[in-house]
Amino acid sequence: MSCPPISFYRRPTEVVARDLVGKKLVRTIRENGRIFRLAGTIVETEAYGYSDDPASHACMGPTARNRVMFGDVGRAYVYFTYGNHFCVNVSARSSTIEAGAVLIRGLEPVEGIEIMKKLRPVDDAFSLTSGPGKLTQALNISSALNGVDMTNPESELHIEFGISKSIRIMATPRIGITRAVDRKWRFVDPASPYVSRRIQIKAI
DNA sequence: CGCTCGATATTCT
DNA sequence: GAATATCGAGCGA
Repeated sequence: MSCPPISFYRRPTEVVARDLVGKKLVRTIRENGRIFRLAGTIVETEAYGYSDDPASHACMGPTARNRVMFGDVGRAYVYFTYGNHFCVNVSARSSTIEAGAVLIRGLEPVEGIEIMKKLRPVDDAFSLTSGPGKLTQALNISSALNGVDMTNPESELHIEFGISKSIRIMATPRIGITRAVDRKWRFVDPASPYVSRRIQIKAI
């Protein structure tokens, strides 16, 4: 399976966020000469912009943490938050904007599910990858992967075209933020149970 | 089920 | 020093 090319990510961030729903996030782990594939279909994303978006890490300009949002598109922006969790984004923006990224908030597990369960032992199957901090744990994603090329199938973390099926995609306000809360830059597959905080969908 | 609250480290003021 | 693109335990209904 091939990867969406760089040009896919060189479009308005919210358009990329919408189109990433249904694609596949793939984590390959090389260990003792063997290769494990952990993968899931993306079911929930959020777009984060530049200076016009007060909720974005990039709104005050480049810093050591957010520099990937200002660099080449199609790269992994991984950051640590709340003292406990990693979150993974893909840098994406049109050529007229200086920064932007898409947060991946939910996955439907497809490959390597038994390994995911070892990396993240939970009783409830839906709690495996239904949240930005959960899926990074299940796929063993940390800041070591910050900046990797997500358009390269050789990368330890990349994005592939998903199964070609038409799915309904719904736009809602972003969650877990305190600023620009009215902007509908969260995109979900409402049919998937692997969406974080499902109650937020019904409220729209 | 749904809500409140505390943990915990990095980042920025 | 304050805030944070979160999670899970604990509680009440």
